[in-house]
Amino acid sequence: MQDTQTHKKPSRIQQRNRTAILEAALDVFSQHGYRGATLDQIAVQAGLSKPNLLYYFDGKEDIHVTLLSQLMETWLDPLVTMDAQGNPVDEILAYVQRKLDMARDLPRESRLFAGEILQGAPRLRSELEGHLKPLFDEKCAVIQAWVDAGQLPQIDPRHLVFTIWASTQHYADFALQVSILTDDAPDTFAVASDHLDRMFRSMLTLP
Amino acid sequence: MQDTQTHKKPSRIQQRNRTAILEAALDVFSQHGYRGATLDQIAVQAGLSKPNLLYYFDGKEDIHVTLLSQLMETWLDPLVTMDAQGNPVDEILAYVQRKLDMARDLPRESRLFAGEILQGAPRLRSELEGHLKPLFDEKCAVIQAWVDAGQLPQIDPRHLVFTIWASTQHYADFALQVSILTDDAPDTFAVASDHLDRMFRSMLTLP
DNA sequence: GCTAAATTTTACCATTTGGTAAAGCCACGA
DNA sequence: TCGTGGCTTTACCAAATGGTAAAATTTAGC
Repeated sequence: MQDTQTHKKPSRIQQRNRTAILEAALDVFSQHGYRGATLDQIAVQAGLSKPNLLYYFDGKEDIHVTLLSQLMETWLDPLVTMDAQGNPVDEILAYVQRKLDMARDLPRESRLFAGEILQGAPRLRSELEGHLKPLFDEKCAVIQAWVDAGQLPQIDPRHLVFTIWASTQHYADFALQVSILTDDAPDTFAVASDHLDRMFRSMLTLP
Repeated sequence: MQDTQTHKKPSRIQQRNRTAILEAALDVFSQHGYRGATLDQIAVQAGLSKPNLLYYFDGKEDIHVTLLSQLMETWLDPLVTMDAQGNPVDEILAYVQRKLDMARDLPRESRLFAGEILQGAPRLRSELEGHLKPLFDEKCAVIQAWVDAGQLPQIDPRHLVFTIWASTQHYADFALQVSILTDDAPDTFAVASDHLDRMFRSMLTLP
């Protein structure tokens, strides 16, 4: 018996292979969804045999949940950074930019997450309720406080955040459509950055 | 041999069963994606046996493409309606509302579409390039003309449309997340409607 | 009511898929 | 150098899946 689950020190080779597997799984799961992904695909992509995969993980589900819980941390980080002490408009606009950067730099992660939610998130619900919800509530309260203090116009903080998520992640989740419709313009993210900054600035600026 | 492909008159029973199959397929494909969906699931949902399915369609792929090409028409309709002769702000805001209505009334269709794009749209590319792209270009030109005429502030029409799509479809595609984060508020769409109207109005109103 | 065509069922099949057992390999400390 | 324990491969398997052949049944037109 080896030691992938219990809390001992993982060997160098274990570290390497588990990382390779999760890398490959990110590729495959984000492209085909949970049910559409196959262990063989993941194994090939990771450069391992299928039984070798299952030496490191207890099964398909195990790989998937490991991936998702690792992702959640990264995913929520830009929101965590939003500071209640800062200038409201600056803080929110900076958050928009961080989210857009993530859509550009981590599109597979964005798509994995999107696909999960899309399919009813049977293996993500608890993460959403346990980690996302409290953070979301906290940051909405911060924004609401800004509104109440007259530092922002009357807006619904929850729907503002939804709109930020939607409009930034769109560039990762719908990248194919975007690239078709913009004729593969190489400056898409630069233009998007400017567009989103203008848009959120105009809606957050007091009249 | 029967007559599902050739262009004769379909019998009443054929009409009914093909409709039932596509209904069921919409459910299953939108929930699990193409590869994750199974013919058995679709058959059960449609109240037919699997071989009976395959009497009406040539295979899984056939069901899928039929569904997608039927959907595309419905999907583009709100954009078609946007009128170059109308008032720019009113036209765009009305388009936003039509898209939001669609997210509320046709969430499965939205998710099917989203899942397709997410997975690289191998069976949708031609539809996107053939139908969506020309319409998109046409309507972007209309918006650009409004901008050039000084009836709208300087905005990038393409990214405006992306933002409209993203922010409205979000309520269908990420419905689960939205419902968790809003504690299942029953008035989500009403609040969203108000929020989006305000947002786009503020960004489209000349300073 | 009869027949021919349309529809549905039954009984399959080949392939793919997630997963396992057990043998083999390999690195490293005693 | 020789075990011993961690790692990898080979050879499988049962279930699920997309699909088919052909018999059985229903429907529609006369």
